[in-house]
Amino acid sequence: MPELPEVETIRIGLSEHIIGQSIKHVDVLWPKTLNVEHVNDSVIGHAIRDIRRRAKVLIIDLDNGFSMLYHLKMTGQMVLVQAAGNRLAGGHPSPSMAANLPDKSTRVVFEFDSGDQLFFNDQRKFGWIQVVPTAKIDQHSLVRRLGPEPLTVDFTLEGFEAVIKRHPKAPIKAVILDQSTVSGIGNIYADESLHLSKIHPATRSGDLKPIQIKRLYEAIKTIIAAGIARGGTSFAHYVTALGGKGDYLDQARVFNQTGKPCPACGTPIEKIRVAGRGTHICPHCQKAPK
DNA sequence: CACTTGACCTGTCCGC
DNA sequence: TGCGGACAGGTCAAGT
Repeated sequence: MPELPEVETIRIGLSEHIIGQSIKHVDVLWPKTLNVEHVNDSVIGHAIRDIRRRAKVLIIDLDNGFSMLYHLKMTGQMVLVQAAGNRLAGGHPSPSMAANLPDKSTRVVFEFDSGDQLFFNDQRKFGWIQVVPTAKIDQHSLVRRLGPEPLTVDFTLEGFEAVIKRHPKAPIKAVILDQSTVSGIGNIYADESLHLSKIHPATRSGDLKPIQIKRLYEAIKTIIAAGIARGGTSFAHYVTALGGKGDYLDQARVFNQTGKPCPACGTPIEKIRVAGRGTHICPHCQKAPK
């Protein structure tokens, strides 16, 4: 499930190859993923001017004042196949990177003048692509609700404390998964951040001491930066935009490490349920709230 | 209003 | 082997 570091990795990988390319044709294989009318009106025949990211949303700016917003949700992938047939960029879960595309998970195919093809694959069909005027991205229903990103200056300790005070009864994990608190964190990085700061995910936000809030604030920044530095995770549906697996999960602290020793104390990691989500904790380092 | 649960989907895994 | 059901988890709508 791509979170901020994964989307950032995809952004960097795609930028190297498709900025400047002109879109010749678009095949929409699953209409709920992308509105075909918008494609015909605003996408066909236009070149890619820039590729940006806001939290988990990938933004592809075109040369006509329109942009495409991509949300990969849990199983979305973007795979670039070069005209020569060499898959240089993208992401595909198949053990063999030579698997032919499109496959049954392919929802949209973008074809460039060069012959390069960009496949939007999404097994569970939750992901979407929307075409909006570039100047109105900030007004988009999802984008407008996004809080500060972990690594930008507008994510302040004071602001984080204020949000936490506003949700005293909610488990802290639910608060940091809320994209209006801090944007770009998903289930993996939430568990990792809480473990690094030694806070039990079910702790009610109002019960956190100031020192714990500060530790969590710092841990979020550390964990997200580490994720980006390592090129995202290698979780089930994710492969980096350069075709290799990200390797963050190879050294994940707790996520998907059930039964394995806690990196801090050796106690076996447990899997529990918090805020309706599978949640991984060290029962020794992260004491359950009373 | 604060907070929780279900829906959206498909594929995989587990127990019987 | 087949089958039902739980589970995976981002976001929004609906429920408590």
